[in-house]
Amino acid sequence: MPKDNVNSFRELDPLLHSQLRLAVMSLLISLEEADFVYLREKTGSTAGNLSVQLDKLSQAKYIEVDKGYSGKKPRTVCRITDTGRKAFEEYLEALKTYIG
Amino acid sequence: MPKDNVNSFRELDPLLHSQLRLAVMSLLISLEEADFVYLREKTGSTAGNLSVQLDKLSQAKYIEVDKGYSGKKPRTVCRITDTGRKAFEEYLEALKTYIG
DNA sequence: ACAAACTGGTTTATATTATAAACCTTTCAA
DNA sequence: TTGAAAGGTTTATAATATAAACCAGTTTGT
Repeated sequence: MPKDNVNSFRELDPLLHSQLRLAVMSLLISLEEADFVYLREKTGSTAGNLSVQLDKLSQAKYIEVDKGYSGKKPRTVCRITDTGRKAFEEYLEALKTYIG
Repeated sequence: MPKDNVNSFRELDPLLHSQLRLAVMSLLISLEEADFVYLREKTGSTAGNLSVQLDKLSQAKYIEVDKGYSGKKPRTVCRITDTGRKAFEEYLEALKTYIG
C-alpha cells in the first residue's frame, strides 16, 4: 500500500516560534544593533519578559548581548549573529510549508 | 518627547500560533474536509496530541468535527468554518508584521 | 470460540513555556 | 536624605504542548 500521506510540514524552531522572540529577531535582522529599552518599546513587552527571552536567544547564540554603560546608565546592546540569521531564514522557509 | 518607539507587531492568535494547530488549519483551508487519520498522517503527530488540538480548534469554532462511522470503523471528519478561515487569514496578516 | 493484536481515538500526567509580579541597584531631583 | 525613576534580573504562576496510558470495538489467527 503506497503511503503518500507523509508529513509535509517542516519543524518550526521552537526558539523562534515565540511571539516575543520572533519580534526581537525581526527587529535585529534589519537593525543589526538595538538596545534593551528600544526592544522593549518596539515589542511592547515587559522588561522581565524581554530579559528572559533575550537570555534564551543569547544562550542559543542567536544574538550577542553586550552590557555596558551609556554615561552612567546601564545599557544592554543586542545584535544578531550569523547563527541567528541563519536560524531565522530557516524558520521562514519552514513557515512556508504551513502558509504556502 | 515624540514617542515613535511604538509596538509595530500585531498579536499572533495563540490558538493558531502552535505548530500542530497551524498545520491542521493549513490542511483544512485547502481541503475543506479531512478525517482524523489523514490529519494524523499528514501532520506526523501522535493521535493524543492531535485529539487535544482538534478539541481546542473545535471549541473556538475554528473547525467543525463530525464523529461518525465508515462501515464499522469510527471516523472523525473535520472541516474549517468561516470563523476559522477568517482567523487564519488574520493570523497571516499579523505574521507579516514579523516577517516582512 | 478465544486470545492477541490492531484501529481509532480520548483522557490524564508531565515537562516546557510564556508571562507577570516582585525585586534589586544605581542615579537623579527636591 | 529620601523618594522616585531607570534599567534590568529573579522568581513564581499560569498556560501549553506533548507523550503515555488507556478504552471500546474489530479483525486475525488457531
